Amino acid sequence: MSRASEQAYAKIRAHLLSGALKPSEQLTEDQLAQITGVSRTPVREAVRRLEDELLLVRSESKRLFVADWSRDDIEEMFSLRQMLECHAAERAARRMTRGQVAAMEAINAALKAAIEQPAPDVGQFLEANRSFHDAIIEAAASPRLGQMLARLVEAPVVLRTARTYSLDDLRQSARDHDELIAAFAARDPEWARAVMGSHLRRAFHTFAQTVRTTTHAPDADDLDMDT
Amino acid sequence: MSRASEQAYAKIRAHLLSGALKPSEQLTEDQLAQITGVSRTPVREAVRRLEDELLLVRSESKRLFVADWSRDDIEEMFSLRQMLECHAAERAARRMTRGQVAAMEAINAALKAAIEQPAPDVGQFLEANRSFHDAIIEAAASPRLGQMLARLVEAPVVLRTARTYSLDDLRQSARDHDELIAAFAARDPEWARAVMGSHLRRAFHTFAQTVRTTTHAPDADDLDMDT
DNA sequence: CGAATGGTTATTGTATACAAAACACTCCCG
DNA sequence: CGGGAGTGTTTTGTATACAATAACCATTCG
Repeated sequence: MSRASEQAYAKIRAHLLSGALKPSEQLTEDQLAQITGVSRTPVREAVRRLEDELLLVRSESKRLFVADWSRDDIEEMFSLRQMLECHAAERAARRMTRGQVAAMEAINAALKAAIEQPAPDVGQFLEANRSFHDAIIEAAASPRLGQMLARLVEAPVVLRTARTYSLDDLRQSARDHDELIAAFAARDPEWARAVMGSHLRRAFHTFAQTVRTTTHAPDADDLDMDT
Repeated sequence: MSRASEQAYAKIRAHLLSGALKPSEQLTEDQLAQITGVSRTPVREAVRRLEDELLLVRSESKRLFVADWSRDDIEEMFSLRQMLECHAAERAARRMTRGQVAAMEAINAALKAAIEQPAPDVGQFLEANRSFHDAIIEAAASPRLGQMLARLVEAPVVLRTARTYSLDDLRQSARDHDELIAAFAARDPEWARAVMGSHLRRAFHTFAQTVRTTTHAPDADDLDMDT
């Protein structure tokens, strides 16, 4: 997207995630224009996207509010993501080329390297993790599916703050990825689906556990909800 | 949405479906503004929506084109819709109230009434059918799921033109709905999912068959791809 | 005391003018 | 004859002014 509207999107999003804008608070486009430093036109575009992601909502009469998410919303999102990404894994297993499998092996090697250090590099881990999942979606070759998942993965970043990853979590994740790669190499859709299912479902429970203890949290960026 | 942008959306969409704008043809916002009779601002908004629905696409450098859909695209859409709507049926079965079940019975009664006439009223049938599926999504109480399905159901209207519904198709559809209602009343998620699965899968094959014979077709509106 | 009504303000929606970027073309130079 | 820099043109992106609509508030009448 174009510079200004992209920038507006990023800034508004950051403000939302940082907690500076609280759930159910009313916003105006002017206000957001000031915050982001661009005019209302690109702000409106950014707002559309955020509405689509359900981070912002409008009242019956077009007034703009910060969405507040219930526990049900979160659970729903995880369950949708699981459904979609299992489907993606299945499709990917049918279509993945040897080259793509090799690429995924490389990505997972990088992911392991990020873990197995004196001090595991979580940022690097998350980046590799994201690449891994993106590669699956890519291989699934389903534009709509990709679009839906992108939205689902973008959104939940909201609560993912104070999340701490145990070394065991990270290692288990890497093992899951290994098994997924094996399933892809074997071209076994059922296997791939099953592994992806447990991979994500475990992530959900880990997530639910950490959320139960931490109420809200300020600031942080670009983590992801599956370890 | 606001009057002008909604109107722009509808008109552009109609033009696309009517075949006046051919796949891969380039469009400009000005051109669309002229066609729709509003300024570029609301046109841009409409275009965003149509891009989201993948009826329009942009080149690497933001130029606008009419999307052309491959057979794979169509199949993918059906398979996504099936996955999502089965999930919706399952959720709905867990949550549906007696009142909602009663409402669905009423809708399906109207649907049957539209069929069982000297000359079946297809328009009325489709309207009832749509209400029926909407009621399920409503009962599933999952905003994101609803959003995704809405997009999926809106989009495929593209090819659904010259589709003719046999009386048997329509009756089978009504029977499926009866069974779905039974599953809901029994609060049996697995049952609901299974019925929905076969309901939509059959629709896919019926659809594929009619498409195989008809190449392209002009004009028509607001049908739906499941009978 | 409460509910309807009018005017005032706040907020969103649309049009338009201008800026930036991409494209197509020409013309020059090798 | 071909490649590429430069220039004019088309197309998209942004800002801003204005229009329409909805919320707010006070005032009045039942």
